[in-house]
Amino acid sequence: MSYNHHEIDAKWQSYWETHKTFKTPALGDRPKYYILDMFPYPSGQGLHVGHPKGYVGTDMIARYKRMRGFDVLHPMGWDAFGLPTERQANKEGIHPKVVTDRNTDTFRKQLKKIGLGYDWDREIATSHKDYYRWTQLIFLKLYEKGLAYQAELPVNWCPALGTVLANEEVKDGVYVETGDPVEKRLMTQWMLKITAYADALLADLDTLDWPESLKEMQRHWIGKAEGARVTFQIADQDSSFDIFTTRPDTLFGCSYCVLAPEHALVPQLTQTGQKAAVEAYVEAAAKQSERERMTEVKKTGVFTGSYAINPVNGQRVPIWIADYVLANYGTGAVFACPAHDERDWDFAEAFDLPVIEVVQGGDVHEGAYTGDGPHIDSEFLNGLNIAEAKKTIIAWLEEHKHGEGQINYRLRDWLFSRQRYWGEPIPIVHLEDGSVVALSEQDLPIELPHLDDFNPTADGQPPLARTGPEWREVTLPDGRKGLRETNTMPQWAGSCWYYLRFIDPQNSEAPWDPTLEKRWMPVDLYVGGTEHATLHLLYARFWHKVLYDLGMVSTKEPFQRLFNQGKIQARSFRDGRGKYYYPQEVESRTYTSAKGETQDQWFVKGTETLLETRVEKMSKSKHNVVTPDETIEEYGADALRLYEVFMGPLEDNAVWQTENMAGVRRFLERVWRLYFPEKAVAAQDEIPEDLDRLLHKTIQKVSQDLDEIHPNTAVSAMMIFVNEATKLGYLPTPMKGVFARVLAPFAPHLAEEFWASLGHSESIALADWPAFDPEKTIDRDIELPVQLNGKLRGVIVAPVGADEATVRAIAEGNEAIQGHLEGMQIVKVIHKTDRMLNLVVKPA
RNA sequence: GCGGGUGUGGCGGAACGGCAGACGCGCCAGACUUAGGAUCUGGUGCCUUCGGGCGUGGAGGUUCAAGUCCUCUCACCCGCACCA
Repeated sequence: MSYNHHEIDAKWQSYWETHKTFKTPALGDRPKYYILDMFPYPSGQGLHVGHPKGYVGTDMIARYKRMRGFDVLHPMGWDAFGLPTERQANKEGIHPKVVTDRNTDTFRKQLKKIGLGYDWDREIATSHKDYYRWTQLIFLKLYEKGLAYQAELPVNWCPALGTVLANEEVKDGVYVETGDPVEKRLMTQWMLKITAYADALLADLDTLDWPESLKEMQRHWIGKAEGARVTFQIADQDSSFDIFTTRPDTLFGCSYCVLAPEHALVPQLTQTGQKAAVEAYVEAAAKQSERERMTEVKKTGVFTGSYAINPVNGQRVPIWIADYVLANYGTGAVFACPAHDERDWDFAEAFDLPVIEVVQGGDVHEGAYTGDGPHIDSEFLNGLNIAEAKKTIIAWLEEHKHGEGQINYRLRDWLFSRQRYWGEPIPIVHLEDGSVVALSEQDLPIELPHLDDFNPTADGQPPLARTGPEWREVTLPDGRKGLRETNTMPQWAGSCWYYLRFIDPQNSEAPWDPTLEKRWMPVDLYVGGTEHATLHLLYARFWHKVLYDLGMVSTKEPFQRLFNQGKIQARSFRDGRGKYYYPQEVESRTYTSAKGETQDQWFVKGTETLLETRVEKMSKSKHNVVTPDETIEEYGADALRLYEVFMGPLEDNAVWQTENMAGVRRFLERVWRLYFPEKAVAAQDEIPEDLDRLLHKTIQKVSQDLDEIHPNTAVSAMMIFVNEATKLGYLPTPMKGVFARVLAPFAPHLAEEFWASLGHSESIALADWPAFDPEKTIDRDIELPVQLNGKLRGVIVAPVGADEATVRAIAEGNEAIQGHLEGMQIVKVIHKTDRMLNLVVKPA
């Protein structure tokens, strides 16, 4: 390896640091470009090569935009509050703050070694009181607007973590991060009324330049359903219940009603004879975990003994309870039309309930028919299709006061409190009289008190209940006394607004200056993984909309354009007993089976131990982690950067193979030799026309690829150019400065070295992006494919822009083509200038 | 089941409806060399009777021309999943 990357990497990283090369002017005359990475959670594991894939991509674009004349805001910080840190601290017997500082130091060091051009003066951490005082302020604003409230409701309780979790954090009955099981518990918790913004969150998705798949995920999560609320009277009782349905047109097909087992009316509806069965069912449903409830395939339920009156025709229908009806969606009760709803059909079949067809088009004895068709046996709906019938029945329900049209959302309010220590204290006081008051802005920050033991208390109270009276007890200015809230905010709180703090990170008077907010918002490009689709990205949009309504921000949406970088995985090796091996412990050998078939197989080096190999997420336990530090040590930061993006499209997943870094390293070596040749080369000033043309094409291609976030093909274009220059034997002197600037966003350390060697004293990061001459991207002569009946028969050389007659004459003079034309007559000629010539022929 | 996406050499991947396989890895050959995991040059989809034929998961279709557009179908990945 001919160039010393250790020396060059260190030299320029220290130059950037001392010269503050990437410092962003708060206000300036140039157009702004705010490009943001999803900031990391600083775990104890440090970074592996998968983490910086997105960071490298944004760094290239940020450097490119800066050279193109933008003021670029490209900051980095830490999502520093959270449970994993608390657990790590517990394990090591040290304080979470110490762990957080140590972890962020590691992360920062690792990021700097990659040569990422962040404005480090803007670094923030959500766990600093200078930051979270503003998180608390936003909470107060939410509270004042009635968007934060306490409620007793069934919540997701995770015993392993000792805390409740939000809906969005639970999937298949387990916590998405750790896989620990979650159970339902009735608890009083802080909630944020995200449902008040359901419609805006849904509608404004259309204005965003986000991947369609991600928008779909949010749309589905919000889950807008248009239908009707219908009131059913209970027979022989002076009471009623409401149901929600999206198919009010099938009310004439109702054969029974179902309430969720948790429904408040269940005790009242249960008739003596059914009491034992109902109570047993309710109890069993309560005990069952979410997971068990979901994996159950057969429908279960119990008849209550009571009947409801169908408002459309006065018929008595039995009321059942069943766990296929969810307590926390709609009204927790449904009317069942087995003929036209699959779930109701399954239930009706299991309990032998009647199936009444009201929409024609299917065979309702075979299964539910959910398609469209004319209504029958439905009085005034007969003959109408679904859409018409819905409209008619809703008008009828409203006229007769039996219900009304209603829109329902799948989205639930956000459970916002956690029974943990390492999070933002909630600025609330519980008074002696049982009432709750919010503290005022002047009281902030409510500092997280130091605790040596930050486990929940023995009687199950949150860790902050361990604090002494000096923190816990509060006397308000008016003399009333109370105790501080001991729940803390979830990890998502800090990341809901960090992109705003980056705009004005040191402001001690306000969370941000409105002038600066107007200057920088919205984020022009936000890059991160898809795993936050219905978590961070939904929560942050919600907060932003509240801030917009409060007049604190000037845009309706925070992240105008979103890009999801793909994940990086790595091969893992495991023997028959499940033991994992490091890549350096294994080897690939050709293995010949008894049948004589050969195939490549992996073995433990020097042994006959056969290994199974899989592509998996990088993880210490699987022995397949590759760190940026080790690859930089061997190949240099620029090679790592190039390989991160050269593996494939930035949005695609990829499998890491350190061996393949040799290719990009070779490319860098070749570039190095063009700038610092081993042997003196004569005639370096002469510019061959072909190479000049190629240079202009390269600038064009690289510019376009960076605009479109295709760094992989940009690298490929630079390789083509360098290969040509290498063939020529030298890079003409006038081109050296130009190509160095093209290379600068990708391999900034080398580019700086080249730039300095050309006599420049300022960083290449601040140089202008080279312009290309469109004239020079056009070839003089081109190779034109000639087809006969659509089949390629030859390639001719023609002047650029040649007309059909010229091209045809050359083609007909071409020996290879002549052969094919023999005995044929040309019936049609298709000529696309500079693209191709197709002669349609038939036997003469 | 519903929604979204992906299928191209030995491998990662390129291709405004117009020369399929750019670029890179790997492999083969050669050059230079105090054999080195260095560098440079050339080659490398498959079959072939050396004319050519066949090739982008599969089957049809549109078109002078299809990896690209349309219909059907198979496989895999991701998200959601009793939301009435």
